[in-house]
Amino acid sequence: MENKSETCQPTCSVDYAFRRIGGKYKGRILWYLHEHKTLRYGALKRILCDVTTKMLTQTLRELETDNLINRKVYHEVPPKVEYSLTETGRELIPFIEYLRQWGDRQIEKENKNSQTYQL
Amino acid sequence: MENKSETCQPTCSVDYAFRRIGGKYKGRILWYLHEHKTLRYGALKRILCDVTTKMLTQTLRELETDNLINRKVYHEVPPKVEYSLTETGRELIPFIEYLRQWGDRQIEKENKNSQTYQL
DNA sequence: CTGCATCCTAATGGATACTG
DNA sequence: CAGTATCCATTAGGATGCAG
Repeated sequence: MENKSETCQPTCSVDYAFRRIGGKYKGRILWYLHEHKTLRYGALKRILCDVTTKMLTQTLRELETDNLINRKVYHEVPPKVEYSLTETGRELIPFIEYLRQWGDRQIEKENKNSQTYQL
Repeated sequence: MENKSETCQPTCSVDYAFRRIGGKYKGRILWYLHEHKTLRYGALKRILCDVTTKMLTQTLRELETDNLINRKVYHEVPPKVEYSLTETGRELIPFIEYLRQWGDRQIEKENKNSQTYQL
């Protein structure tokens, strides 16, 4: 009884997953790539709007290394690079969608409350 | 066409949600509280095993402020404090469960690959 | 257009000692 | 037992300039 292994759990798949989609922009990037199917570097930068080139590049590289997004380079002048979700990346979409809806509800709640207090 | 609003999206519910469950321990804490229904401070510390009292307390306070967990104090000696999920916190469980399974699959994949290479 | 390099600040997290 | 308080290390993130 009461024996649901209350012991140290160093390797945890929850932790593993959160490390892969944590950070300031990863969730949004995955979501926008899902909405638009494919996005160029500059387009992503415009949508995220508060991101620097350094952070965007760094984040995209991490997502690529973790095999969540594809990077397709067109060897043209000027250069053109398109990003899209991999199959593994697409597997995360249902959960991000779920999370997005939850976030929406919370934001609505907060707005209602502040309106109440303002009366 | 191609007009899925490729414009700046400053307030994003995906971003909102990630800020609430981001951080090194929040996901795991919510998950363990779901598994055990209720956990005392010391029990949480043992399960997380690599957390300091400072981080644990700080994280629990944030989750409490965001109304994701309950904190119940028993005024005894020695003191006893129990943590549990709120209704809002429970709403996050299906999605953490999804993420956990996804993480499991990825970890398995990685193991298979490294075994292949070791042959 | 799509970055990379450098330098810097802010935020996060950790070690340790102490307390009601 | 369940924390606080203090100080320190690490990392995440940002500003700016330059380049293929």
